[in-house]
Amino acid sequence: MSIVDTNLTKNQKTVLNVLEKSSEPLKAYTILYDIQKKGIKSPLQVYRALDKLIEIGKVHKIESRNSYVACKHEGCNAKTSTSFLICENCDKVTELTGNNLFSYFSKQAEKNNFHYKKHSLEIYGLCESCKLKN
Amino acid sequence: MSIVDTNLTKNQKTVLNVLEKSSEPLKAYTILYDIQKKGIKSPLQVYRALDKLIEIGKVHKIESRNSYVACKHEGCNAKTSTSFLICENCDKVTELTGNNLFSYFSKQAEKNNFHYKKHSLEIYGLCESCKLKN
DNA sequence: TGGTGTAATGTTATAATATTACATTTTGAA
DNA sequence: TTCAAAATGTAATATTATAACATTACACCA
Repeated sequence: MSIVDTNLTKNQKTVLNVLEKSSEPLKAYTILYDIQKKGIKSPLQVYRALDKLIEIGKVHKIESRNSYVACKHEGCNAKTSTSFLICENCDKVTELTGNNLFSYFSKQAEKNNFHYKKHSLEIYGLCESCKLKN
Repeated sequence: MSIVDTNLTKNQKTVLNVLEKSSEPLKAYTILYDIQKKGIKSPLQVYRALDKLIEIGKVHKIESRNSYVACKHEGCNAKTSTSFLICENCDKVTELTGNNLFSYFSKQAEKNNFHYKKHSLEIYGLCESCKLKN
């Protein structure tokens, strides 16, 4: 866990820990079942921890799947915007980072007289290993 | 309504009609309440109609809001992929079209050895009129 | 060191969104 | 006309998320 995590509360740490250990995105209720032994009993406790973790950028939500992933990037700046590659075959998720998506989207928006603030991009297809298999 | 609509069934037409008349995206249960007088009684009837309408490209889902919009583009090719500009102030939604997003995303994906198939892009910010007001 | 305000917590209930299961009807092409 | 596929109707239930409200933890600083 990173230095920043020392600021997290017990529930937040517990939820983040489950997500960091998972190889795939998890749903809120899956997280809940995983940590009931640790004293977290209600959905709200999970959602509140998720809200905070998302706010500080440690966790991102995958909108089209109602799932959550821990961010692997130290000091991820994707506090609000997210960009994912999602494998339709194995559900593996990769975050697109350090890209120029922001400026590209700003331009696209500007063409429509729209002021860009943030975005959610979810690309579906096949990851490398599933591409080879199929 | 377009020629294609003549292929639609009663429920599908009813749901599409509500969406086409709306100036903003609607939620499934909002649609349900709007059309109960027309004999549609259960959520499932709405969801089934939506599924079909989405499949043929007449309706798109806005993932981050669990909302649905009728597509204004005759013969919209966005049967699977969608790109929206969503105003955070007034909730107005504009669909990005005829753009080169497909090729751009394909390239971004390729850099990660990922085979692009489709995407969902939701850009948040301020529409033209809200930009002026604020 | 004790008060104070903010954030976090705990708990119950319920709202909002979406699907399963199964019986029946309509439709359209062979 | 018959048969299969698609659509429908209905009830029940699953899944995802929030409201409401009382309580507790903790950093800050007077």
